[in-house]
Amino acid sequence: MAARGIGRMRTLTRKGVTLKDVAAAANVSRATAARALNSYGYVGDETALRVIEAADALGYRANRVAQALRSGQLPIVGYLPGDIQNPFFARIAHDLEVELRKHGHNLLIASSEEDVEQERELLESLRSLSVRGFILAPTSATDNQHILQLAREGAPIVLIDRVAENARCDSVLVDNEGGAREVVDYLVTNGHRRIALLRDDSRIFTAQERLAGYQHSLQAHGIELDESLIGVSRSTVEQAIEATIRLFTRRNRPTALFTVDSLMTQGALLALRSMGLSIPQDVSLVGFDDFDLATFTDPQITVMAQPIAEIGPLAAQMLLERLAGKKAAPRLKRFPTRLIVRGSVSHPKKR
Amino acid sequence: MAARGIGRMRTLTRKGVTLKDVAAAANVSRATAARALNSYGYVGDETALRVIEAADALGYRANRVAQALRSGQLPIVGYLPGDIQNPFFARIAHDLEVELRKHGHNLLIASSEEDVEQERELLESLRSLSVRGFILAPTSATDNQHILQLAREGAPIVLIDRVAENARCDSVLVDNEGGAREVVDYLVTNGHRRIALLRDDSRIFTAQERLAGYQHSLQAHGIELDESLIGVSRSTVEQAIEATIRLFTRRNRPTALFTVDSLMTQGALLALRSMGLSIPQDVSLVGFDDFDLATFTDPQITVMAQPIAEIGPLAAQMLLERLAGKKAAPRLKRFPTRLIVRGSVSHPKKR
DNA sequence: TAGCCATGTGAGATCGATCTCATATCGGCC
DNA sequence: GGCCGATATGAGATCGATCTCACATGGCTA
Repeated sequence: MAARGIGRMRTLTRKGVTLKDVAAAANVSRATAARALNSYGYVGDETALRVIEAADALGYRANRVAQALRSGQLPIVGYLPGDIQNPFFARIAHDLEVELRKHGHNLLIASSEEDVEQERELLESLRSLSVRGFILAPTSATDNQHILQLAREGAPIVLIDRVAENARCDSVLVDNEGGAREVVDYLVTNGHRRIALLRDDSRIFTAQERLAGYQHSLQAHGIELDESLIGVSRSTVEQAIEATIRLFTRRNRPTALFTVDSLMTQGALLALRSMGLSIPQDVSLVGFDDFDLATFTDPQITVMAQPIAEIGPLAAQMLLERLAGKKAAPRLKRFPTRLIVRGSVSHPKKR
Repeated sequence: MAARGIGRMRTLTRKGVTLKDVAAAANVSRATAARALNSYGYVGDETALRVIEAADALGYRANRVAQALRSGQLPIVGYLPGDIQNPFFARIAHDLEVELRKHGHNLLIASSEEDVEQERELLESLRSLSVRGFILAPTSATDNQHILQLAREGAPIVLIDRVAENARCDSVLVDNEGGAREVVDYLVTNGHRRIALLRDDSRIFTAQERLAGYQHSLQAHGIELDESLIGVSRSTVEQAIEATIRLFTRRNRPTALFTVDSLMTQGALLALRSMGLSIPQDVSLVGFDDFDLATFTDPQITVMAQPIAEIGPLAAQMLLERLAGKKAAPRLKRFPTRLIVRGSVSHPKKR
């Protein structure tokens, strides 16, 4: 009966053994209990032991919200990728989470879905949550007052995959321009001159850089830029299919296609097949960003690979250093990319 | 000079316009300011206006940590998938996030990586963060005292993809046993009798159910169970490759393979190709869980598809109802699966 | 023995928002 | 004219952990 009564009490009081309870159980003040549990200041050995035992017995766990109110910060880092469904960002999410957890932080993931307005709101929302820092792939290269503002207020921010103009933040990028240039160089070397580009919203930093690489390469080879060969699409398989079809339903169609991310590459694959165009006989294809199934398709897809395994861990480390109070000037790390030649490029047919 | 001084002050004071500042600016007490901003109780029209204007002018945003301390809860929902890199869980993460944001909640994603101990720690960690609820894919079907305990304390929990024994929680599942049975039925109908199964850790609920479906189908067709035809692997492409190779390097190898999730299906594809076995001539293949590239491969892969677009939204809705105070008995929703016949199954060759 | 430091402990303030309760003012009604 | 209720506002308590400060001891030195 007694046991049942206690059980019910537990249930009713719901959650929350507080420091006060522990202090009462150990017959000391809250201050002393706190000292014993967090080992600072003076506490008698015997007292400390009593407190710790009481805490154990009651199953005490500090309320992190209360701690956060006092310290001004939750042990949470916010991650704002462009789209968590993109394997690139999902992989980074995983790596960040592993790294941050080692240091007692949780990762709060909120996808901006490539919408500046949503990015702004999410950032605002996380700010009012007093998260400790941000790891962010800015949706826009230019429209980012909100990010500059946050940085100005001293919030620890690490930008990944993309930079924001004028932002004084640590950044982790890849060499988009160089990678794109190398892709187009490679296609030109293989005899292509009508090379289509399928890219995402021009607001996005990587899209700009990859476009620049495309343009520079063409220019270097004396090939005139044909705007009609540049397709724009959102970064989803579905939208990429439509955009690809638009690019290839025209007279004098391109002999090669360069897609700027893995979801688009997949969309292009599907679209080309549905149009009865075979790779690489009818169209050569190179994608930016490698993906698991690139070696499953027939032919296997040639890609410009990013060192994805290094981005998350480095970003996490940079952020942790900032959280630890590092004051140095912002650091920008730009990883090289690597062309992986498989079977999706050949010389164009003579027509 | 004056302006510069103010700028510097802003920088130094760092963050935080508080309610107190707003109240002071509007020349009212904190209580009145709170009433005006949250519109409750009596406030004079003119006063309210003054407060709101002051708040706007100062850029006031309520500190959610302070609110949480008082209310006991942060507007955060915790999501603990088995692995955020698995497209299945990534897709659900996306759907949950969209749905929850509509209701003012953020989603905190913490992957358990199929480790019970890690799941326990993460749950504990989120609990001390006072998150409002949990959406969880339990790592183990049986070892889940921590989940039962949490549920007993009245924490809102929705289980997805998997159930935890004895847990009185809302759950959203698919018909794993029926789906698996149907897959094997289909293979048997196509003349297969030596059907291999590649599944993940037997601790996992879906693995158990899918195994049961496999066994029941064989039994129904009078085929004796051969344990050596059952391979176990973690749910990653790499591990699945190895496990597949193990299954197929033996005399009298299986004529068909059933893989229990999309990453394993991809691993099996790679492994079979590397062994020079062609699909479906040498081996028929069916996977549980559809994936984008299943139609890109040659041949396209026959799969048992899950209604993935419905799982996240329903789970979010169930959780929101609980957060709103719904008291009804736990609800279990089990979606049917659907066989999508493509080209990876044929009759086995006579040998 | 007076004085001082090292040690140990508790009362109360603090973080920011919210809520309860007390108080103040006004109009209207008997 | 005085009283009641509706309206309006503020003082202070609360959530839980932590920190500052003040206050006790006790032992030791001068």
